[in-house]
Amino acid sequence: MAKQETKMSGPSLCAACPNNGIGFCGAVLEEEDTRAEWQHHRIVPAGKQLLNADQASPDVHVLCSGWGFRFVQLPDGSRQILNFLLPGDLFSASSVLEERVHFSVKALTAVQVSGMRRDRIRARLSANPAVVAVLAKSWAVEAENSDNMIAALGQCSGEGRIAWLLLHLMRRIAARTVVHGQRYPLPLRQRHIADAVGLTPVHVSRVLSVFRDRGIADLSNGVLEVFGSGELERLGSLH
Amino acid sequence: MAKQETKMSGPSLCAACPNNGIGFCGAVLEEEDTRAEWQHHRIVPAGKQLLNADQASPDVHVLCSGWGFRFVQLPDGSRQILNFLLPGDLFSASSVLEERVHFSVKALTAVQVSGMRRDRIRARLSANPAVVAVLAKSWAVEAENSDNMIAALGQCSGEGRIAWLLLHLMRRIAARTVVHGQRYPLPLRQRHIADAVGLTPVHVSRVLSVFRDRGIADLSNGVLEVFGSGELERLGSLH
DNA sequence: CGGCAGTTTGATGTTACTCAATTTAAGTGG
DNA sequence: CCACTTAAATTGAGTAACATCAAACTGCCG
Repeated sequence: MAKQETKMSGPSLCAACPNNGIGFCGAVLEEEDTRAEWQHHRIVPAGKQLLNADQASPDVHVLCSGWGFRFVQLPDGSRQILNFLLPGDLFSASSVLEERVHFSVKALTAVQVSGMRRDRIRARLSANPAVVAVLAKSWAVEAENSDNMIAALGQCSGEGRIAWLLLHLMRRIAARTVVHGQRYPLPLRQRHIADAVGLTPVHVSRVLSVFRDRGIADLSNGVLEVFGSGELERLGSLH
Repeated sequence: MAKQETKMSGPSLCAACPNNGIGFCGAVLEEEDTRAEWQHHRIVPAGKQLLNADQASPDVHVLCSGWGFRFVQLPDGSRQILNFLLPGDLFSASSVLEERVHFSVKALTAVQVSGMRRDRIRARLSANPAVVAVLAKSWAVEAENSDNMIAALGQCSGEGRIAWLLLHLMRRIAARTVVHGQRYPLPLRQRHIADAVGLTPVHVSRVLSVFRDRGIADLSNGVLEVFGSGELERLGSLH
């Protein structure tokens, strides 16, 4: 498998974490920090739960490498995936200010997670306006993404929802890594797509087959290849 | 029509706005303010657009009385209602830090809207930690509400989604006003429910008929009467 | 009284779910 | 290297949920 090319390669602020030049992690850390005191890294295998709903945690988490997802479990056992986490993502911006959250987080691939103590980050918030700006930005992006997901789930057909999800992930991947030949690494099972867009895995399989047959896109073996991004946008655009 | 009883009746900080003791408006204002300089009120009739998507505004808006809703318009003309706004609600917490938002806002009833200059609020943010706390709180609540809506749209049937919406609105109303005999003022047309939960108005009508026939709840003439809140919770609970 | 927006009801079509069987892919241990 | 196992994906057939279209019916207002 080809080595990932990361798009941004500023000075690595943290030896253990190749991605903290982007997103929140990089903004909070400062050169003079002896970080070991209040920041720690974990490497976690695929499939493991990283955070449990309704449990207080003193840490704010950032995904440094690999993929994860944020979800809620419903009483009937079904699961709604709220969003996917890519390298550089905060689990949730609200976790900076609230120690208890209503969702759980799971590792999709093997991941590297950074945990930073909430009180230290909040101290930084008042001291450093740049940190506030970064937090505000990721907050605004999260809110807009949530609203888009609501619109996709509420107004789009199955094809539309899946097209929207693929486009959304494509854009996020493209913002982080260099993409060659419209091929995007997408380590999702059809079950994850199903739980994200509110369809059954069986139906997801059928829709993806249609996309393949029509020559729009092919998702298999963890790679999404897009042939007609125009067609995909026609199906899954919200604006 | 009976006069609304408001639950919280602290000192009114703003003569024009009966509700700014609750929510954001009250927290930002301070006694010594000569508010007229940077805060203004509008009274707007039902149905009017209060904010247009993608247009910059120097103001942060709070709904002081009446109902409104936040929505996006899709290219095919369909509309997704993202949430309903009740007295005391910020249009959106993110509008405090971003001058351009991706959604529109409309008045559902006649409303009273307060607009406060963003720069003044941001000045308050750095000066007064209590304001930060209030903002953080409404931010966290908004994020949780969005996640709940995603879960409802993704995992629930039509009956479940409508039950969830009714319960959600009941709780929000009960937090603001005293409720007598399980009767909640709900100035929504079935079209609004449809656009919020992603069903057609026709289907909403059928589901509400079912709720009536089963003796669960009756929504008509702008009033929701709940007979079996247990049954409603069984249908529409997410946790 | 007529007009209009909202709601209700019926008939029919489409989308997506369920259940079940089959195929594919990826291990794992002999 | 090959049987055996297991998770994932695919395919088909039948069904349930929801949309669409169209026609009444309601309340309200001028």
